[in-house]
Amino acid sequence: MQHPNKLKRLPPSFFEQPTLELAKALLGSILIKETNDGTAAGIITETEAYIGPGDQAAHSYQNRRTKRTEVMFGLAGFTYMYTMHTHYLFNVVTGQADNPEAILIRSVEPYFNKELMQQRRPKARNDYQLTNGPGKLTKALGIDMNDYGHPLHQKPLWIAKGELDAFTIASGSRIGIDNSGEAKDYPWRFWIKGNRYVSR
DNA sequence: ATTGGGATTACA
DNA sequence: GTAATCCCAATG
Repeated sequence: MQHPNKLKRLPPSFFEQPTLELAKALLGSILIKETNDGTAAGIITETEAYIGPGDQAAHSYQNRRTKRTEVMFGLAGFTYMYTMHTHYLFNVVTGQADNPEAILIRSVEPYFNKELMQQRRPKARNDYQLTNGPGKLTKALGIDMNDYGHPLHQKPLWIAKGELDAFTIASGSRIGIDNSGEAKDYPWRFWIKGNRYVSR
């Protein structure tokens, strides 16, 4: 393990690959957030792709463009945040300008400063409960609505190249979208096979 | 397996 | 105002 500041940041060009490719490429990468309380980081272990106009499960379905979905129509590599009840969910915007696509980060494996994460999530009884869900990891890492629209190649919120050895990628249908017609069966959820820190 | 919580945004 | 939402944690 290294201090997050020493890890190699992923450049804007990294985010320009096709959304489904990027969803897989992000697995194993390291998500880092620096706050006044300290810096915390996690290895991305689970992602879900949401692909624009034709994806009934996406907020940008049929090019629905509102104040909330606005960043999705911009360039890749920016942060799309939205709230779900009391939780903040973190997404990476992908696709060209005017292609409203994004990747939801569903879980991470604690990498740096687990103590701070535990402090932010006092109810977690073990280290996988710290970050094995989309609302959990944002809380553990200290990501909130202030990060909406933030470019992911610079502080205080960025993604770095991972250091995992080769691993197998598993895929399946996405979660929490039962009301999304046939889109609910698209195998657009990806995770690191065998990793303990995935949701469900 | 089911349900209460109580944020935020969109649309009438 | 009211309905809807890419969830979480505590219950039976």
